[in-house]
Amino acid sequence: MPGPIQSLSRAAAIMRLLAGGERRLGLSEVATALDLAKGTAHGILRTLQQEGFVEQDPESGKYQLGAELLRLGQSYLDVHELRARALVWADDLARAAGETVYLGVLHQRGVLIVHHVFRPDDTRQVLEVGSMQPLHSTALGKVLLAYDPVARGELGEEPLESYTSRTLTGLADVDTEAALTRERGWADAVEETWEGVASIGALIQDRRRNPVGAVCISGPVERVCEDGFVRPSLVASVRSAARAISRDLGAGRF
Amino acid sequence: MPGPIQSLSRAAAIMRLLAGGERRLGLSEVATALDLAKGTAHGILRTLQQEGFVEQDPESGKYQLGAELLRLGQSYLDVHELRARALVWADDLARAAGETVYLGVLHQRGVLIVHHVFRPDDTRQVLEVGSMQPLHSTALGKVLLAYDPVARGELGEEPLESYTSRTLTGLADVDTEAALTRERGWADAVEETWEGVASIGALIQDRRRNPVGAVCISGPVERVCEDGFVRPSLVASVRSAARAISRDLGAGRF
DNA sequence: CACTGCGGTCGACAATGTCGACCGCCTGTC
DNA sequence: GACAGGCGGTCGACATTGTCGACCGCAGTG
Repeated sequence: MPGPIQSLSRAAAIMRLLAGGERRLGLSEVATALDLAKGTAHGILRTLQQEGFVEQDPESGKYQLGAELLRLGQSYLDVHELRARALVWADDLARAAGETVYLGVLHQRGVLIVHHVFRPDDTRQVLEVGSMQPLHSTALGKVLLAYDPVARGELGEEPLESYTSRTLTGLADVDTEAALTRERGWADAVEETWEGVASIGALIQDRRRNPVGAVCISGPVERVCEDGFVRPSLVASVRSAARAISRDLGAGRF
Repeated sequence: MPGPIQSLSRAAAIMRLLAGGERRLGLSEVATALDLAKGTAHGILRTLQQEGFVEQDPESGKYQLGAELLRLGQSYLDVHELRARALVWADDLARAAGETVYLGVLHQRGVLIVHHVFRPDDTRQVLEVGSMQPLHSTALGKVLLAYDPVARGELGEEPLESYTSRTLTGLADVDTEAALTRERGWADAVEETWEGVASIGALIQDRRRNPVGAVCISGPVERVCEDGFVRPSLVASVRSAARAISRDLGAGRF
């Protein structure tokens, strides 16, 4: 494969940098962070700004991400086949389980949330579509680790981050967990990322049985678990929703 | 201003093209649509794919937008100051008015929705954050046209699209409407974009009184209007919410 | 009032992206 | 089943194009 286009890779790096840092960044900060000449960074930023991918605060002259990204991100969701097929099933699952439902796909080193159904009739909740969750400490992530060889590869070398006292941080532990997941066909994560939160997830596959994503329900431990284990009835609901979506994607016809 | 970076502009054009067309596009389609050599288009697409901005269907080889855009779009929302400040007020407005609330900013030739509060306790609704609305036939758009000189400039030359029999398509009509909006301090749009839907909007300004966006409520004509006019009580609610958000942004302190 | 930092510009240079011919593959067709 | 036509993808020569670092004007600061 021939080399990537330098200016494009740099532009992408700049946008990721702007996405990462909480606050707006100045031209010099960007240039030094990515080890670019100021002139070069400026040229790229100017173009990105013209295209709407980056905005400049007229007061401070600092840069932040632009509105065009939001619009394009929305277009991504519109075309997303998995999401489109799963909309109805996710809704049903949320109603049946009475808990929040997430739909996620593997992206880079984590799970990208592409759909989110709020827990029925409850308090204010923030939409998490577009945010990322860790692979090794969430139900969605564990499912993808178990079935998607790419996901396992992404974990790679570095030590896993610990979020609570129950987070599994050893690679061996994660592999054991993946084996268990494959064996029983679903994964759970009880207070491994957020205290008090438990989730149950299952795999979604396409017509050629490739893993394409995962569904999960997520809620307070007290409701999701019983006697220290996740409630079997909820597991059944999640698995049947996952099967339904997979079937809808064409996994059933052959 | 020195010239923009060619490869970046082209990459942006490709992404917009992919966002526009409903279905996935092949390499040759992209190349001919933008009048590029196939090799050139391929180089850009390859880089975009590597960075996650574009994905390729392994079966057909065709291209579509990638997940990274969703993630970056979310980051845009996270940093967005107007949106952050408006969250609570929008919620209150939705509850008080009993209708859907939108928060929009000017983007290109339209209004980009950056926040959306569902109508309280009602049927299934789809989140419209990230989608665009026309300038000349929505309450949000009219507000921006009235107060933002850039918005008026964007309308420019071409004839305005008509969506219903009540859409104002003449530039003169739009200017009259803008003058009216400035005079009374709010805008409405009754069945001008969607049959049966009416909306009421007001301006949000920053600490230096620059227009930065608009809020509106939107709902069925039967509930929003009374005797052929929008209900004064709803107008009052929207205007007070807009003032509250503006104050929160610092417009009040001087 | 120098000084230091900022965002932004400029012009020379060569690295870099671009182009169009070419390749192998698949699909449909006669 | 041979052929044609389309596809996505590659390659290497060429010069266009992006890059670099010195420079500019301005704001804030001691």
